Amino acid sequence: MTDSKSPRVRAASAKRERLMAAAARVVHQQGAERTTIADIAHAADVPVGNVYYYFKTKDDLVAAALTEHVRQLGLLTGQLDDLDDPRERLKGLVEAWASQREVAARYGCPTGTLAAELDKRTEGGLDVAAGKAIRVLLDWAERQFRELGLPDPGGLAETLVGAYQGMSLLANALREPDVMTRQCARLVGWLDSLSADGS
Amino acid sequence: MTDSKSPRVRAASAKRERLMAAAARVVHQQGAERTTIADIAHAADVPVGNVYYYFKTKDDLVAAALTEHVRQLGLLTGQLDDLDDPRERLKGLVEAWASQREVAARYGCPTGTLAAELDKRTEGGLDVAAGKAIRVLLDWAERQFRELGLPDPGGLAETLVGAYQGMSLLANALREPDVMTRQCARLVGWLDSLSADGS
DNA sequence: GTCTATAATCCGATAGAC
DNA sequence: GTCTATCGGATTATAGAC
Repeated sequence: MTDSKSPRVRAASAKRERLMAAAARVVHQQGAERTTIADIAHAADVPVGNVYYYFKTKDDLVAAALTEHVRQLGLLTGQLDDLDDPRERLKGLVEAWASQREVAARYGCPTGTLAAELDKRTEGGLDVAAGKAIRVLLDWAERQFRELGLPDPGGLAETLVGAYQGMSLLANALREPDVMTRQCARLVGWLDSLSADGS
Repeated sequence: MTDSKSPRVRAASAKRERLMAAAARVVHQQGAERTTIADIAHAADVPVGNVYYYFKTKDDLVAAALTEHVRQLGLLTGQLDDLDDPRERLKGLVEAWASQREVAARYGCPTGTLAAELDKRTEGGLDVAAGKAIRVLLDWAERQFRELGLPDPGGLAETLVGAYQGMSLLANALREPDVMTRQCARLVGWLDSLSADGS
């Protein structure tokens, strides 16, 4: 039923999606402020002036980049949801972080660095959008901890996600991927040590 | 011997120091990219064009902001060094973080947010300067853990500082100072639980 | 040393031809 | 729908008067 190649609809959408993907990639690498419309247009192989047909403002493009990152996070957690044990899901998440250590050391966590940047603004509402993006991960993690019957699942989720954001920032600032390896190993040990009677 | 008010030398330095302090404050609040020379000049009550007499480029001002934050961190750790027990020094650091929760929730960790922003650049060497700033804190913490005779003091320091960076980012993204309170309490508990025979 | 005026550049956004 | 040309505003940096 959903025609995936109707020329009129898909020609436009294809370009739009290319722009979204390029925005996510380039904004992650260069930061939102230092990225120009021209940078994104070039990366997406779209003429500069044409961008405004798909996105009214630069902020719309940044918001699209945020959405794209949330979407990719959804794909990951969706796969992890197939695992039976919540603890294995959480460990799978940590392993996924460890496997991305090179990217994290170079550019930081996509969502985290973007959130940090957007939180410097008050106008436009991009700052609250960044908060919502972070909360998606936080809520997913909290659900796993709750399913494990652990006390204060919300606090545990904050610790886990915070640890990830922190190690990504350190790895990035020091340009040392090994920080990710070491700290992810610690996190796995921590997850294994948690038992229902308190830690 | 060090004349603190020789007019020729100090008149210049006074303005320079005002610009440094203003740069540290405004850059923390607005971010480096969104802060203009005019913003800093206005905050320091210095005519805009005059800034260039003290700092050749904007990057020089950003570097000065970084130095200022490192200096203030040095003041804090210097006070903590007076405590006898290394564990108490570390707990004192965590308590200092908790006391700054409102600022952290609004603008993030001064050093961390700046490092995340500057790591997006390759030219100018500001990115490695940010790394060095982070390392100052890391090294101080590692010294305390080593003095406690704990295994892998470097890894423990990464965990501690990473936890701080992470909770600051979360508190900032969610605009919730309570994240700082909760996670700092967890950190204190963690510090108390560490014993020399492994954790 | 201090400050003003302005040059030079860059970038987001629009108008309008095709 | 697609693209070019360009406007207008903002910002870094400099030239030069005082």
